[in-house]
Amino acid sequence: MTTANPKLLKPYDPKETEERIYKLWEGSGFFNPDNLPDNKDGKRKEAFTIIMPPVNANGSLHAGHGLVMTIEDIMIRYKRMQGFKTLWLPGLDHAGFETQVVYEKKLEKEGRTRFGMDRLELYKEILDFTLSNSKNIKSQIKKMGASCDWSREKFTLDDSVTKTVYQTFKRMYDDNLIYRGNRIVSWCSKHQTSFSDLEIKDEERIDNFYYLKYGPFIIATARPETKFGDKYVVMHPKDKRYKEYTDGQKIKLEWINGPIEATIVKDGAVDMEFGTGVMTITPWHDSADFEIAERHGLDKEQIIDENGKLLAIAGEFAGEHIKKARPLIIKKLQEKGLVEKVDENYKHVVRTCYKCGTVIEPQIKNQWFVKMKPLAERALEKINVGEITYIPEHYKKITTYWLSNIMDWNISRQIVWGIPIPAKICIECGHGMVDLENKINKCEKCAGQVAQDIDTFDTWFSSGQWPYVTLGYPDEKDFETFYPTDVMETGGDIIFFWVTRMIMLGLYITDKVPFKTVYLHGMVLDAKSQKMSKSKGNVIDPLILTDQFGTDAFRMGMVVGNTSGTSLALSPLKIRGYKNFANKLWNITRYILGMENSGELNKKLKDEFDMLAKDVTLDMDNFRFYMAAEKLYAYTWHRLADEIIEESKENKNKKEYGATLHYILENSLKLLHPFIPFVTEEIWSMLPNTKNLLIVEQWPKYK
RNA sequence: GGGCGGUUAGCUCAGUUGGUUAGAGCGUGUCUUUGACGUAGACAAGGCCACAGAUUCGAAUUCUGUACCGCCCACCA
Repeated sequence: MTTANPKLLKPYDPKETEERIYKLWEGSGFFNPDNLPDNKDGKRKEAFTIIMPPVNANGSLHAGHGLVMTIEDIMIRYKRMQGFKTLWLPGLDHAGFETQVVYEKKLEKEGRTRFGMDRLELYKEILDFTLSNSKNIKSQIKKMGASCDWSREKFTLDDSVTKTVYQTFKRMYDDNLIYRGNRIVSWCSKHQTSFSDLEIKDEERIDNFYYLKYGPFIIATARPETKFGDKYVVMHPKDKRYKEYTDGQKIKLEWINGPIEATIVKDGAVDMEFGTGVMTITPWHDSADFEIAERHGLDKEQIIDENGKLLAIAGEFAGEHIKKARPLIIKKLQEKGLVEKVDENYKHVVRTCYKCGTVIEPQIKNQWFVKMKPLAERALEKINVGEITYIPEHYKKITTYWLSNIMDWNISRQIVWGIPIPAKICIECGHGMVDLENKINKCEKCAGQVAQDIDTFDTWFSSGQWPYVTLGYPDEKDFETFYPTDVMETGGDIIFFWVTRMIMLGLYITDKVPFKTVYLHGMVLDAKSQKMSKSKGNVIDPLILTDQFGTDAFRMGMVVGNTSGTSLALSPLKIRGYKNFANKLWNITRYILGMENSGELNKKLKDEFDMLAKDVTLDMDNFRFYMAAEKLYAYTWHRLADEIIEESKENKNKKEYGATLHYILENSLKLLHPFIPFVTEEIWSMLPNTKNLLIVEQWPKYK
């Protein structure tokens, strides 16, 4: 009997192993594609690239990140073993608005507020906060076993990043794809910033629906507080009920604060079936009304200020918050006999801020917008011809639908935390001019005085350029080798925010799709398939699980039973089961290393194993990681341990099994390595005659 | 209002192009201190595959409809 490593006499101890092994890998330099050893066929020529979705540096790693790190690391390790020049490029995200919200909550706890704070000082505080989080996050990513190239790490506020983002901004401006304009935007009065349409959450509510007398008409509204300035009454041109009224006709009527003159407008946007078929419009605070006003060249008046309070036009209600003003206004209207009836059961959709739930108040604002249609058309074309594969496939449909109905993208944010917009704004006429060199000092339109734009970019405008920015575009070195990247693996929830915008911007700047495959994972839920949330108290910290059961066990738990696109229920019991698996493998090793590696290979057992290897390889190539993992688990435990090893015991001449079991063990370790890298690497080091690290061993190939 | 997923064992989920008796893990029960491992082994119980139709020699798998759960999209004031 040969003597196995004495370590094997004790149960497998992930705590003792993982940090040491990770350092071994890091020290080897193999995370960096430039340092990878040649493979059997010579130099590594073909690249395989994954750009890691930059992790928000505003907290700590959550279960979703655990899933990202696991799946991407599996792909990378698999391809690395197959001889590809593999690059997994890690990054951190300043995450603009998201982080600012987190920081504002922190300020609130300290009894402070961002309003009134010096902008630079606030920026510096959040930067410090982010940088100190970054360290923490990075060590957590390493705990997950991520074999990413830290030498190429990027942060979304790195100079090289902002430089490229600025160049893109300028180029788009010159190409007429970016314009500054007074357009209606979604405004959150709590956070004091505008949003794009994606930061809005629709919420179904039941409210009162008021039928008001407006001269000879009855108009219906859920928002009487916006009605002060309504001086246009709109109806469908084909509505026979109102054929006596003509477009542009003036009528006099009594309104909230006295007599007014209203103008009749005929517009096809009015739904004859809805309400009375007549409505008044508030172009400053409603996007549909805004469109009608634009079509007919109507006046637009602001009624509500940026804090949600009524302006002077509201007369006696001026200065009142809209929430408080509504019942007061209705009371007054009732006293004046202008309320026809009230429907108390009106079900409708209210748009709210996705962070704080504050009702969004549309406002007309002078902001930077990206003209999306030309960008979307190009993306659609490429997606439709199949240049990008979606896994699961139905995300393709979702994407093309969104692209076909795309709206212009407001990229200005009135927050401090982000990349400053390199532009000058004319104080007099509001004209905006892109100014990368800080050279413009008077308005190119009216020669008026200009001021620096104090807004920042929507964080997705910069992260939307992530694949080519991180590869150093336009510098050719890495860009040539690694772009287009191979797989973009991320959560299905940011398919529009991020994935689709990367496609559009990537095509615009580089003429190529930024990635060939989009792999979208689902959400990680708690053991009962409930969404994790702090308020529910069911948040599972991945680091507690890795600490308790080992990273390998955690990774197996993230993969097995997890198909792309569908959500995953994470239960500590499941993870515990895979801790046992690591230990099982450990003990299998102990048994096998107790045997001489000699004798003939048993052809039947070898063929059986090779079939498995082939099968698993096929699963890996088709992104069926859950299946590969499960097959390996089942084979290792229930075939190899329960049957083959048991048979070898009964057989008095163990030698017959020696070579075969060594063969199976050695190759099983290779197949298992992408999933459970730590324990396999540790065992690998104990095998006789192993020189290389397992991380760069050749993946088994069979015909 | 439109669209997309899902519904399989007590729980969490697989089931790759339709093909014997529908699988796994966890949990449950009984037994086993065998010299790799008790973080184990052996055995077992447990499912009209949501429901109703259709196609087929054959359907958990394809089609149609229904119900329920979840998600996304939408400017009916």
